[in-house]
Amino acid sequence: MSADPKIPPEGGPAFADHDHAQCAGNTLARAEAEAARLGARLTPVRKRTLEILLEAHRAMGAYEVLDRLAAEGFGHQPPVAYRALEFLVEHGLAHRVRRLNAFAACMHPGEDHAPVFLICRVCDAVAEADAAPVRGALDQVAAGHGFAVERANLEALGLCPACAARGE
Amino acid sequence: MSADPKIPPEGGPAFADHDHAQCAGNTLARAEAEAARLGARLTPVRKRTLEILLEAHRAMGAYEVLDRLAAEGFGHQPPVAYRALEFLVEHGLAHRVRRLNAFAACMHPGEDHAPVFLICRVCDAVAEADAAPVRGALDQVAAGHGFAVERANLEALGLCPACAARGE
DNA sequence: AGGCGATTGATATAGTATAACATGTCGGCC
DNA sequence: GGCCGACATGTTATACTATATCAATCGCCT
Repeated sequence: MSADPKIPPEGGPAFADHDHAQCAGNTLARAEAEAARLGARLTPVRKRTLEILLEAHRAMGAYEVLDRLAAEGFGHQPPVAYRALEFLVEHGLAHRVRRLNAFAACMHPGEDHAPVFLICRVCDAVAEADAAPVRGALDQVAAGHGFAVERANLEALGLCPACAARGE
Repeated sequence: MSADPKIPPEGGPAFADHDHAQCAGNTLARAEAEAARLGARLTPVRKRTLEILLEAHRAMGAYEVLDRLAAEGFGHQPPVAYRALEFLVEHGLAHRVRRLNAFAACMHPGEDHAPVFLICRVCDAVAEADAAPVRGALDQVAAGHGFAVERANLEALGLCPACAARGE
């Protein structure tokens, strides 16, 4: 697709060091609360899918997620993964990163947010930033065309701090 | 995907009535000038590909473009279309609309612009709006994360004026 | 003429996503 | 209890999107 060897994003998608286990655990707890609030059923496959995304802490392709699910005794066919992922996206517990044909756990479930994704072109790390200001500008531009924005995919490609520091 | 029968976007992607032939002709002329300025070779396949996008005046899938090219005596294999489209995108003469897995001619070639796409979820019409303000907000948010934006895909999904008026 | 890079074309295959159908599970309701 | 409907899961099959690779050709420069 883009760059070639792809350094594994050990720095993690947030562009900052942190306790992954704790971070993932916190987020999962918040996601469960949010699912309950919405009356959405976080079934085993769905919950496990979300956990996989949280543990990986990066954007994953549907088939990559499927492999993990299959290895754990869930179904082996694409729809298994796509359905779980779609459910998560639909309920704001995960996001779709179109540039990478991939999915990532939402780091701020329930906070009603419009995310922007910052995607490093070198290590593929993905950070979810607050899009409120961006979204504001977007709504205004759209209004000028008589267009009513309902959803937005905002994805920026560039260099993350770590890769920039290594002088890419 | 989204809505089902898809009303053909006869209103055109600019959400406004206008003379398509003239609009396409103007844009093609500007694109040719821009290609010349860049020293980019607008060969027959490439030029025809751009014309097809301009005539259609909407986002088209690569295979849809390929069918048109094949029918006109160019190659019949996917790379033919993908290469031409990639060339156009690379030189700013067309854009890729990831949400639709499609491509659209650039309506403002040479104007060094950061486009936002306004995509109607009912009729799939695509308008290219000026993203300068949006891009500014984005750069600022990204800077807060130490992230340097190089390119951005900004795509909004919603209702175009025509479909909104028809009360969707 | 000869060489070289860019372009085009075909073959083959990889990667992403969904339609359609069958089975199972869990409620509520008679 | 037994039935029913809604939802969830799983499978089969297939559609759609995209790229790697090699061969042939073209344009241009020396």
